[in-house]
Amino acid sequence: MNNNNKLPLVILCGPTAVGKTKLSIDLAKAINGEIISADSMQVYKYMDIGSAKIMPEEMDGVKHHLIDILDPHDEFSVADFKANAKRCVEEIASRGHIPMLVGGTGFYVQALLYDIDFESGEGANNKLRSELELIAKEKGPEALFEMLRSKDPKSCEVIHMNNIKKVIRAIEYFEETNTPISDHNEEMHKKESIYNFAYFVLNDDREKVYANIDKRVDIMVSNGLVDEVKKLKSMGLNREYVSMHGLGYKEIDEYLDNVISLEDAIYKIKRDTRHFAKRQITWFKREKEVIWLDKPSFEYNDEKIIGHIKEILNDKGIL
RNA sequence: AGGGGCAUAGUUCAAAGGUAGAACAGUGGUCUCCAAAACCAUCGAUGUGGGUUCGAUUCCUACUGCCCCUG
Repeated sequence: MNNNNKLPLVILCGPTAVGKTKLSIDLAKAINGEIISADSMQVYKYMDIGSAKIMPEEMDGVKHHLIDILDPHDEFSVADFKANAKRCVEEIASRGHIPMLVGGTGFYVQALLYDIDFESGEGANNKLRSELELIAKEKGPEALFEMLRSKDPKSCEVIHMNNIKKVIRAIEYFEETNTPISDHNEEMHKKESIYNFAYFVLNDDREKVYANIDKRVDIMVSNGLVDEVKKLKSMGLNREYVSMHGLGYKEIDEYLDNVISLEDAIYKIKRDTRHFAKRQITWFKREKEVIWLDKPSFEYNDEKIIGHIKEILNDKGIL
């Protein structure tokens, strides 16, 4: 398949609080785009403040997808994301609009971009997972790692023993398919994108990103983050739910349960969000074919950034 | 001003007359079904000047800075 037969896809990523949302609206208007959110928290209804979700009045008429599609009691994963997002791209393109994938969850972007296969095996097996978690807890990570080694020694070469989640997933995968997950991963690494894409990553000086995060957390708190979490708790949600693992939610939840002070909760949210931003940047650095948009090189002028993006989209035949 | 205490990594704290440890922060990285998750690695310090000593960051001393008490 040559690029002209592939569906177009414009990707705009970047660390949290770098200014993706604002840029994405201007860009969407400039290129007749519709936005698919690549964000693991904004899929949930009622989680607005802590997830820094775009509000309808900020959308300025630009269509958004995969925001507010789930109740916070529901589970969501990269496999669900991929299936939904793939469908969105097709629908948007069929309307003659340009699909734009915007968000900070690099894993989700990768899954869609390279059409990663999550279908082999039966997917998540929650019973098995909790059994294995118990083993790790009671007998230690070594015991679990030895379990994996007895079935799939190959994957032991690439997974660290302490990374219990990965070890569990590898065991689960082997149980379901009888093949090492490392083979599957190698296979997926070779894939070429199914889209004619341009992958942009918006970035800024590290200190600026961190300062924005600190400021934004303070704003979230003064905008009522605590009340938002109170409401979620009154709906029966707690730290057991995936949705409540989001930054800002688990910490305020602990505050409301009198585990930590509000001051400590805010400190932790800021710190963990900085760590998150750092990991996001590490992720994007490793992705092939990303086009970096460093705000200082554009003198923090969004029009200049959009001009640059449009040039590249023209070159790639996306516009 | 007088008396006392303290001075170790960016921060909070250890230790010791002979290689100065940790936690957190910072930095780099891994990632293919919980990814706002999980995990790995790594940089970095004895306030300044004298003295005692084979050797001082440790003991003595002066200075500087901070804290407490008294006036």
